[in-house]
Amino acid sequence: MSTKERQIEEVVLFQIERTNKVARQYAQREFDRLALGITVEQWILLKIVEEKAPLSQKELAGSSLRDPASITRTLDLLAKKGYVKRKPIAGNRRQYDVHLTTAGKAFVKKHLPTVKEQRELSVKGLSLTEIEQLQNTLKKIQENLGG
Amino acid sequence: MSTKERQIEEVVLFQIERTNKVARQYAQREFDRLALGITVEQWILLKIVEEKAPLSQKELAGSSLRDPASITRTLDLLAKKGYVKRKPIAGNRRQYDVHLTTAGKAFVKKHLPTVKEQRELSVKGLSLTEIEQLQNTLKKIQENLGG
DNA sequence: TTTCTTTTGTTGACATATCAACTATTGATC
DNA sequence: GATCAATAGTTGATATGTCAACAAAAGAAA
Repeated sequence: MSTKERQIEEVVLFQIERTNKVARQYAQREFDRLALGITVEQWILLKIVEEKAPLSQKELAGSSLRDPASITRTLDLLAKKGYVKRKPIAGNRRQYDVHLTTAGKAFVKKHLPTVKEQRELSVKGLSLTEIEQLQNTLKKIQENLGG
Repeated sequence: MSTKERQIEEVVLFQIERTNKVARQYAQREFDRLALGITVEQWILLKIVEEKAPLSQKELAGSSLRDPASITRTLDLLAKKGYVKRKPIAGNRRQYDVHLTTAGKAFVKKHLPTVKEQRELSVKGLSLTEIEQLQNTLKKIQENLGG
């Protein structure tokens, strides 16, 4: 079977990137409109910490597929805003337990509905089957690429 | 219908972002291993220019969903590598016709097979129906979010 | 225990994403 | 034609993504 020349718009990975961009841009505009004062990337970290705290920065990097350097810097910003804290671990001075502050928990609780609305809007008009199929296909692609 | 609490891993947009990251990281590792000397983002711009040249930077920003500022800087890098040129337009001193140089065309031609292999690997084991379904679903999500 | 290796996190450097401010030019209105 | 508004591109500032170099600490090996 020959490999057809394909316009870049028809390439699956390009469409995935495009969808990701559209979604992030939409979400950030909503965040800005509602004056949340954080970026989408920061929100995702907050949400992961909320779900899995306490966890180390290494675990946070793994969960979010980010570089440890990104985690360090984003946590610095979130700490400056008062939403997260690095707690020293007794008997281990090499890593920290990252967790939400009271203000951080309140912030997530307050704005989770907004984020949920965005999620629901993104899959509006899609059947449950379609959504499950999408998740399955995405996971297969990730596995193909060693993710 | 109530809105269930969902772990972030189960959120469609999170999986799309994750797939995008896995794909970019895989592609960049391959580029580095083969010493292409460019980033994945630069490759995508090159490919768009190859397909649509001559085009303005504004059009390039639209096609790639990037900010004009990103286009300026990435084009500067690609121009320094000798792969693209900004050609003044007769009778219009406000915009440029962006196009590939001879070296740029040769570069794309030389490395396109590598990129195609990556694309094929990414959809390995997926049926044609599955791929089409994925494209359709992604486009619906983009439309839902105004993209 | 002392030395060597690995792990965790930070920092520096560069590319990219984004917004805002700015310049130059073009188009529109008077 | 002169003035004003819109457009194309650039630059600055800040956040993020990534790699490499690094420091401190923990674990392994001698």
